[in-house]
Amino acid sequence: MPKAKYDDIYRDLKERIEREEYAYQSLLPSENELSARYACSRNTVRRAIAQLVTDGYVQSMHGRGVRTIYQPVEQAAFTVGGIESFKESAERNHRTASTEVLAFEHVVADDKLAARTGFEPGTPLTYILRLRSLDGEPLILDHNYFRTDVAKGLTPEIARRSVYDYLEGELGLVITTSKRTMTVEKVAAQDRKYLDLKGYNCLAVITGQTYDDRGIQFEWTQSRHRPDYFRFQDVATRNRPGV
Amino acid sequence: MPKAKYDDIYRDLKERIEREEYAYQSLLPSENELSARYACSRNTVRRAIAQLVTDGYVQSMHGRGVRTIYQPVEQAAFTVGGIESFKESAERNHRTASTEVLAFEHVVADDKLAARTGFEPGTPLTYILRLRSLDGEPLILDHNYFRTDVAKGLTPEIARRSVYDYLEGELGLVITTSKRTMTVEKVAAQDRKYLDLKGYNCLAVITGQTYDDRGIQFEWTQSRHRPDYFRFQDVATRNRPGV
DNA sequence: GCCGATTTGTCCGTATGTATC
DNA sequence: CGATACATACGGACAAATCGG
Repeated sequence: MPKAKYDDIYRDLKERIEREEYAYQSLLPSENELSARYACSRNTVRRAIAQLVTDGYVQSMHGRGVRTIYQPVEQAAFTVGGIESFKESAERNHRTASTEVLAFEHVVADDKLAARTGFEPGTPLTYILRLRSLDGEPLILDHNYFRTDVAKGLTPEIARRSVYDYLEGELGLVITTSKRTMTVEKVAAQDRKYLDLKGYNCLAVITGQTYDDRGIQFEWTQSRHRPDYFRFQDVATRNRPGV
Repeated sequence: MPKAKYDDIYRDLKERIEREEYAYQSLLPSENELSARYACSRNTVRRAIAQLVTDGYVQSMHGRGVRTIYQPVEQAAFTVGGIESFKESAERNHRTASTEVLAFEHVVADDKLAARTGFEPGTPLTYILRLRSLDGEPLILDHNYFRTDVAKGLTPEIARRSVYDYLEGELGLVITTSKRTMTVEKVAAQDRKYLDLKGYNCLAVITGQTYDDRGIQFEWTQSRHRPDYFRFQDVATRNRPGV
């Protein structure tokens, strides 16, 4: 596939910032200098920098330059970031993952389920309930509804390994957008049944819808995390063109 | 200030999508059509659309068009979104806010505090502890450290009203980037003292650093929310140029 | 305070590639 | 296959903010 030049530049700059070649609070080379260095137009450099801004790595200052605001973080817990599967998260957090499939059913969305999940009423769905463990400790209870016609051929065995690997690898599905809501909820009987709650009476809950590259919602998820192993990161920038 | 054309287009499209003039799952007019309609270049239209993509409003499909994936949400709880003050959040959520200042002190960052907050050791800081109530109910306990040399002239009275109004309005500070981490923590004695916890033994905690337009971190915050009035929203998109 | 050099911000027009229909 | 639509990239122009002399 066609490698994008702005993405190469983005990655290169990102890596240099992480290595602290460009230290916290220092300025990057100017856009003109970078466009000379990477042998590209200024627009292409600007695009790479824009990415770094949304990552919270740098900040542009009109007339002054681009300052790095990247500080390495120690992350003790299980950090949730972009779009990734449980398996990918576990690997990124250097933990050993295992999954037990507790339920695997085919259902059709009724009005109530449709309203909750965002699917159209009548949509055929595959429901999966899984218990996720890290380093042998059961920490996350995962509810999933997949559109059966998009996520074709799912089996309990695939659910145990990695649904995302299957969807992307076997079906060629391209996962693009994920809308998520973080809340904290009191534990339910089902949570208590599977998770060792260590005295907590609530859970960190991520509820989300996932879309493929055609803009079709193919998944609704609710992940219920034991609080002590949970961390969600975010960078917000205030857009003010005009003011 | 200079209004940006791409931002006008962005706002116009956004409003049309919210009004469902462009319905969920429908296609926007093509980029060429939009550039003709708004009398601008295709680049400018693309920039507006890129904004809508990061907002989770639309999704571009190579060779096909741009599909809206916006679904209106009912939000019962107190939703946290971009960068905004408690006062702004309260207004957006249509609730009446009040604030009680529980502590207001000047301190200097020692090594431990510096490591926790991201400030340099030795930085003079203003510490503020506030109890936030919505519709008369105490729901949030807010810890703030402000760089004293940036947030000059803070007083308890300003802390009671709105520090952000003061910083932006009086000092002309431009708040730009905010890095946040969401966790769930067990309640501490201090939380219990001020908040009516309704049986919850944990809190939703947002910890964050805020930077001004010069890339200077001027604030460290920890907001401790009673769980039932808390909701955090997020849209993630998977960037895959090249693949 | 002014002026010029530097740097980022906005916008345009064009060309080419690639995916879809 | 051609037409349409989005993706990437270039080069140029001018505006606006900053900084040094």
